Amino acid sequence: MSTSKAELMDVIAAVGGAYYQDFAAVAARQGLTPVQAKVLGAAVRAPLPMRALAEALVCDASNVTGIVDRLESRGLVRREAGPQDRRVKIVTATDEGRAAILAVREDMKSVHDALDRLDEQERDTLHAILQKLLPELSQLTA
Amino acid sequence: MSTSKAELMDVIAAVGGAYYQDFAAVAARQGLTPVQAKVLGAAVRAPLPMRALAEALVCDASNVTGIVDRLESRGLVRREAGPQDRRVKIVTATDEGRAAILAVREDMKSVHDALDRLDEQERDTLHAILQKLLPELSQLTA
DNA sequence: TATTGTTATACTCTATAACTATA
DNA sequence: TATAGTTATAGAGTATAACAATA
Repeated sequence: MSTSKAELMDVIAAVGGAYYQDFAAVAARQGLTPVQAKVLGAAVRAPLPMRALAEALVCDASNVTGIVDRLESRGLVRREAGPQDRRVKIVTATDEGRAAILAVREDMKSVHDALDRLDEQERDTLHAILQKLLPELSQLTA
Repeated sequence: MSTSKAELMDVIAAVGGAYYQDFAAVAARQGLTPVQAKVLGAAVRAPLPMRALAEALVCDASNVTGIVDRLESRGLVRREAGPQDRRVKIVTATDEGRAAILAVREDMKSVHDALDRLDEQERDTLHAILQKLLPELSQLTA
């Protein structure tokens, strides 16, 4: 076959885009935007400072204020004082926030089931190749 | 190894996200947002109606008006009358628009070079697997 | 002085609803 | 009646610049 690099990148972009659409649809079912779901998911995995959220979102720190404001006004996260540095605010998920993310994860299983189209060997191969590719793609804008 | 589906999806999402960041950075060098670069790229491939652009962007048709307005005010696209149906407006790239997209494509080559980390067989394998996966992922929100 | 988070501002993208002009 | 595109509106995400509190 001999796939051109541009062709292959197009397919990577298409798969990435399709995944994002699916994720956005699942998040919307909980009344969350994709960015809100991403932040809430991160906070559920581990409480973390505003600054760290900005890095996770690859956006300016000033934006995080509004995003967390909206989550907090819905009672999905709390801002807690940093234990050592009093400038830092730690974003922590509430029980309600945790429940919302659990629902998102549950719904994402139907998206994950798209992988059933691949056999186990294909999944392992895909995983290995993508992990090899990821650092190269990530460092370009880093 | 035996990769879990969730693990594999995380890597797919990470690669998709990294690609998007790279694309956004390249588009920004031409003063374009990612959405603008996508619309302009589509118009350069072939002139097409507003309605078709809305489908390509997976957004409401009303949004396309503003996006095309901004491209048109910069002289990158033109709205032309539809040949048969007078309701339709065909978005066509200008020479300047074409030049901007050529610059984007040129810059994207450095992103494509991330694929040099893979040998030819890996690229063919990756392409084949992703193409098998794409329809499954796409139909969920379709 | 440097860093964390916030505010103020402006722009883009987004959906919804109501409108027009065509078909 | 239905469709293509627009307008009006409101909300969310984004960057920049200036600021307060803390380090």
